[in-house]
Parts: sequence; structure tokens; C-alpha cells
Amino acid sequence: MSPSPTPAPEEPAPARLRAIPSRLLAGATLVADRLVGERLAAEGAHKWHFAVLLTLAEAGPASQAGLSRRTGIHRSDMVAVLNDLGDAGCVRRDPDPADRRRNVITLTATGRRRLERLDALIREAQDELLAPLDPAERAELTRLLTALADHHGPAHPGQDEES
Amino acid sequence: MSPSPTPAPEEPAPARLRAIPSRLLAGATLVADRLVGERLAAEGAHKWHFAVLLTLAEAGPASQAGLSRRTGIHRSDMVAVLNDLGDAGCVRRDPDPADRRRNVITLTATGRRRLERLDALIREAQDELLAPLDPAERAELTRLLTALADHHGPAHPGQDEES
DNA sequence: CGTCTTGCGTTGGTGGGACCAACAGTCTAC
DNA sequence: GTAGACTGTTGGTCCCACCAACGCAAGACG
Repeated sequence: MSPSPTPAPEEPAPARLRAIPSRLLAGATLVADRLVGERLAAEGAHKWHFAVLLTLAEAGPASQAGLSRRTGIHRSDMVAVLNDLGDAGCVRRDPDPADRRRNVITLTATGRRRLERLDALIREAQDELLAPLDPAERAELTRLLTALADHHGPAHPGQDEES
Repeated sequence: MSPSPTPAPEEPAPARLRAIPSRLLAGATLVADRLVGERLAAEGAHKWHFAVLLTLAEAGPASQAGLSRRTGIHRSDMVAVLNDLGDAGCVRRDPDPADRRRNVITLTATGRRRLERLDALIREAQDELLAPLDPAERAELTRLLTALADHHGPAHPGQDEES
């Protein structure tokens, strides 16, 4: 038997374990979140800040609850995010004259610039994440994941859903 | 304009947000972990229990550190898992006569039966997770995710790595 | 032999993320 | 006008991955 040149004992995960989709997903998500998180943290930002800024840019001004539904960020967590963005001047938070319960969140010019910066970082992170995949494979992966997302509705749990 | 039969205002996430791979991954992982977690919890089990049992079945007896490396479960978390499995009689934990630092973990007949049961649940969960995908798509998704896993080594962070 | 480094199992703790419960204020529909 | 639903906010829970440090044992090397 050819003596393996690698002196490494190498304790790999069993094949059957490595082939489980939910495990693969978890692993990939861990890497992805790290990649994204590190880059955004270097800029003093968070996943959520980016999501909110992008949503405002794409869908226009909205209430906090509206933003919460569109981004998937929980109502209660949204507060801190908007505090940060407000303090940084990326966003204005005005009481809605038409409905005094709500705040109207509006993207400022500063916010738009910040979004551009963060967007570059996000794209950079995606690129590193998907490095081993060619463009066609990246598109296919995105397609398959989108199919999963569409099938299992935006939120299965008891999250505030209509009747 | 055809009055949409759905009276819903429907506040969807912006397209650009929905197309970000790291976000899609996170969403899918959330669903997957829920699906798996619920099923295993109904049996009083955990993700980790399954991973350890399967690893023992595939790779034979091992030390706790060995199991930790193969499963990706942290050394410190492994303790509780093995306590559970030991208490349930799924596993024996004997001091290694050849190296008194280690424990040799061995799968029992009970453990093997439990593994079969949990394996069925896991497969069930994967099936529900991948419901919207046909067999070819499932294989492709697994392949792409495996490519990601292989590229970004088993563990990027400062986890116990050789020099 | 002694020292020094490395690995092992174990304990307790940290930080982040998703989520829930409850509340006061406000709107909407009956 | 009263009941029910929605909004923003606070404070807390639970789970997960991870770290720090310890006591002990083994291997390497003078």
C-alpha cells in the first residue's frame, strides 16, 4: 500500500453527515454571516442597518411596522436599528400626521450615501462567499434558495399574521 | 385596472434584498433548523445527539475531542451531549487505557436503534424542507452547498487549529 | 531525570440573534 | 361609543456558537 505522504490523521466528518442539506445550509450561513458581519462591523454597521436602508431606497418611506414586515426584522429590534440610523443622520423619523401611532421613516441623502457604501461591502462579501462557484452556479444557487424561501412562507411561526 | 381580488396591501421585501445569497441562506437555515428541531424535540432529542450518534456509527468509537472535530460541535458543548446520550444508554464512556486523558465513546445497541429513529426524522425534515425542489434540483443544491463548505475550510475562526 | 509543550475533559461564562409579553396610545369598525 | 386591532417601545427569554481557564495526562527534548 502506497504509504500516504500526508502524515495527517485527518478526522473528517462522516459522509452521511456532510450530505445533510440542513447541515450544509447551517454551515454556509455561518460563513456567510461572518463574512458579511466582519465587513459591516469594520464600518460600524450591521446586517439590519443595510436591510432597512435598502428597503427605504427601494420602497420609499414607511412606518416602522412596515419596515419590519418587509425586512423580516422584528418590531422590537427595529427600534434600536432606527435609533442608530437616526443618530447617524441616515434617516428621519417623523410622526405620521395621518396616523398618530406611526412614525414615518424617510431616507436622507446621508443615508443614501451610506447605503451605497454598505452595498459595496455586501457585494464584496457575497463574492467571497460564492468564490468557488461560477456565475451560472451562483445564479442556480440563488434560484434554488429563492424557491425554498417562496415555498415556506415569509414566516411560519406565530409571528403577527392575519387571521 | 383589474381590481386585484386580494385586498391585501402586501408589503413584500424589495427585490434587491430578496436576491442576496447570504440572506437567502439565513432564511433557509432558519426554516431548516425549525423543521429539524421540532421533529427531534418531539422525541426529546437534539441536532447534536444525532450528529454524534451518526458519527459513532460511521467512524467507530472515538474520543470526545475526536467527535468534536468530526461533528463540528465544540468540545465544551460535547460534554452535555454525551451526558444525555450516556444517561439514555445510547453510548458508553470509558476511560481510554492507552491514554488516560481521553474517554472512549462507544455506540451501544440502544444507541444504534435510536440513531435509526432519529435518522428517519431527519430525512423527513429534509424532505419537507426541500419539498418545492425535484430530485435533480435537490442534488444540485447539495452539490453547490458542498462546494461552499469545501472551499471555506471546516472552520475559519481561531478554533483549535495546528500552527 | 526534569521541564516544557501540547492535548484532553470539564466548568462557567459571553455575545449575538430571533423571538415573546405586555403596555399605553391611537385608529377602525361595528 | 365601545370593542378590537394596530403601533412603537421596553424588557426579558431562549438557543447557539464560542471563549477562558482549570487540572490532569502524554509526548518531546535537554
